Amino acid sequence: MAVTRRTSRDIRSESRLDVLHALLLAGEASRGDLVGVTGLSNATVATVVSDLIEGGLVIEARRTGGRVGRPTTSLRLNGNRGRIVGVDVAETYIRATVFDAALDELASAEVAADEHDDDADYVVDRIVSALDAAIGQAGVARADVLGVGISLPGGMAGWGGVSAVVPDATWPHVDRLRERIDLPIVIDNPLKAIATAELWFGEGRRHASMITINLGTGVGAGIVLEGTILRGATNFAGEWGHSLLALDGRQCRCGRKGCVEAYVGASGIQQTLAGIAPAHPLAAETTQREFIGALAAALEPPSPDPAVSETMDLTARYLGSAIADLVAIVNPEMITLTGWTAWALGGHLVPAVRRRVIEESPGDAAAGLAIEVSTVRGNSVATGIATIALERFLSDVGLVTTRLPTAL
Amino acid sequence: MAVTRRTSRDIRSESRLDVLHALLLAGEASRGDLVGVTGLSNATVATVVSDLIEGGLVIEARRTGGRVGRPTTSLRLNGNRGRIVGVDVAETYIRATVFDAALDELASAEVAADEHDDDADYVVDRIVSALDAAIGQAGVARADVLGVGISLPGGMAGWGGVSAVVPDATWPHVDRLRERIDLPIVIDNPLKAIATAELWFGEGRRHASMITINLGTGVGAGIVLEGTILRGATNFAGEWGHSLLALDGRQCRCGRKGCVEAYVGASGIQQTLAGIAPAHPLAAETTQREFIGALAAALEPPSPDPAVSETMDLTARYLGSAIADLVAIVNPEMITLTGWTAWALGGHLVPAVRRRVIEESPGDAAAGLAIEVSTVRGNSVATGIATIALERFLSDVGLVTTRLPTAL
DNA sequence: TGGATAAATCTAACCTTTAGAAAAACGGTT
DNA sequence: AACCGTTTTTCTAAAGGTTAGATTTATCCA
Repeated sequence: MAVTRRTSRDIRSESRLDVLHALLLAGEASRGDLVGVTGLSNATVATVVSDLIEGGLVIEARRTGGRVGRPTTSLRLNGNRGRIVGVDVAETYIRATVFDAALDELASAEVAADEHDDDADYVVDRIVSALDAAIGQAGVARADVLGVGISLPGGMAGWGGVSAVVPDATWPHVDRLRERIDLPIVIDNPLKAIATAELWFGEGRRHASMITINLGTGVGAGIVLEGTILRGATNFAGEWGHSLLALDGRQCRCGRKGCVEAYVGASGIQQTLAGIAPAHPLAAETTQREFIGALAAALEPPSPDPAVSETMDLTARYLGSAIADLVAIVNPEMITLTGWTAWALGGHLVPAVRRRVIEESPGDAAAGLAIEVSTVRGNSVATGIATIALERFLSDVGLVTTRLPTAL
Repeated sequence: MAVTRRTSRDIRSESRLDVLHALLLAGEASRGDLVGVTGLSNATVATVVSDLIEGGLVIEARRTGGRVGRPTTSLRLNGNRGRIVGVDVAETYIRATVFDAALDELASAEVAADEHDDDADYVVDRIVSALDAAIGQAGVARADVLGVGISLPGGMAGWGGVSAVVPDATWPHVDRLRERIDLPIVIDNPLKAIATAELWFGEGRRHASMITINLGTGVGAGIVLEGTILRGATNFAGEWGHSLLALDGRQCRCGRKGCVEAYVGASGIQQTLAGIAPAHPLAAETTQREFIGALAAALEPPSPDPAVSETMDLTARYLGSAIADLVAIVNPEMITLTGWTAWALGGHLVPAVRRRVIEESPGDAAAGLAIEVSTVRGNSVATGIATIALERFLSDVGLVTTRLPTAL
């Protein structure tokens, strides 16, 4: 596939996204504020805003009379334009979250999922019931739902061996899902979701390049370059969890040996602990999220568990080395950590990881690199996949013309 | 650093580059041909071409009277517009190559360099003498030289520990180099050079994403995404040679342990051979390029050396696994191999590497992936760095306005 | 009622692109 | 020698985009 040509229409499309994004971040802003934030001229902002008002996405909120002079009319996103739902299908749970059109969270519902049940019918059922529960809880009419984003942990294993996120090789059950849900659907994978979340709510647009790392059952990286998500040829970009940390190392659930995930994924961390203290009670914990939560608790003063501390040190080394590889290859300006492992253990891990990355990265590649726990609010997978659904809606309405290469 | 805004001028700039590139590839083409190749309208092509003719870069070559109708005026790059020199500073040699403005090679000169002498004065001297020799041999007046591109293997070690390619942290001796040469100079690193070469003479523009891998003393990857070179925050992107293949593995010259380079760099391959057959005569060869050449010779039928064959198998496994990591993270459409190791051994390595990559890449990431020896003519580092110098010249003349983020 | 002032809008200029009409250049035919 | 058909190249008009700067609008205050 060759590179696509850019036309002046794309510029307008980007201007619209810029304005929307600025409004989303600011909550409320005048046209003049938007000029300052976006760097666009006041004329452009005016026309873009009137497009958005016409599309019902933006409303004039109120007039703030200053001391003197014409009062400011502040603008904000029109949350009542409709509802967006994001569904985070994880290995251990399925959670559906309802947002308004300003991407403020309204309600959410979670159903447990059997980690070992790959049956498509089962998964489709669970997705539908989580979705229905969330919509019901939010008290939203189905007709108000502008779009549903579903994040499927594609790429690896299961699901009949067929990835759900490859644009060409469709997951064979998408049609059934679409039929059952009967709303506009977008499917993508969690890495693209967290990258999108970072682009709208986090560090994505403040840096020319950034990577957000997802730490949970699985491990992966959302790569954002020049404000664009790196998807790669088959939407597999960022599957860093299945890059090598150690040749012929630990067995990974993907079949390969020595993957990053086998060391810093939740069960990898447990394996590390078991290596240090085989008889440690936490080494036998069967629920991954319980295990990670217990680790965090065991580190609290006044008496941090020494085996757990050692586990954290080793995990930080593994993670630091693996991140250094990412730095060597992509050399980003900033890295954020997200996912439930990061939320629970991030504070303990970040300083050691940072040291290790600087030590291990080639030359000065990590010189100005910032590494932080992500500031994206809430569950960044759900937020991100909902944002992708919103982008898709904007595109359907014609407010955005840039091709959005989402999967399905 | 935030993302920069695109204006309509950038579009014109890109159109000019597109036309130039099409002309470079075709050698000779009419305006109509260019319309077909670039996808631009005939009006745009006409204005762009007249800009380029005015700038002296393109000339109307001749009129080819067809059977009937207005005869075609074919256009081509004006080689006589001036000369460009590319200097490939490698660990073991320094080679300067003179090109005309159509990037056809005119002459080149090589001087040996001591692999272990890092002294800046020494290196500057060698660069200057290679440059002078090449210019002399080509019989070119200094005033005709539009620019000199110098590729320095920055990033790693040596050179007083300061990287030459970090835009901000200047190599302390650049000023001296500039003073001695007294011509417009651009400095960049070889990975960016081979990526540029691939963009102008190879597969770069035919694919939305591609990676070109440099195999020589050092090892690295030039990453091309959407027709743009990935540079990263500090121009270190692509230093994949110093990403991990094996945690705590072989000692690498960069100080880290287990880098890819320590396994598939020239001396890494030698180490692999020594591991298989410690007493093998080639294991004692002291010149890297001789060693690689001898390996290729030893594989020729009718009696391929079994120890060398085994070395190749193992090297292909290492290289395949390392490339699979790149595929997991970037997921490119195509990968090319370049550098003298690839030219000598590529034919033997590629099939096994390809198998290994498909086996080791996550999911279907490598499904449609092509892996080939690069088709870029000649030394792609010299060609690429010269092309960067030409781009810089175009920018100075005002024909290209897109910021070209070269180092110095 | 009439300033002073700040925000929002309008205007004109300039940039790009494309589609399609018009012009140019030539061989062959009358 | 004049004309015609054909093909390539150039020109023209329309549509979109952007910006800087002038103009209008809306309010408070004297």
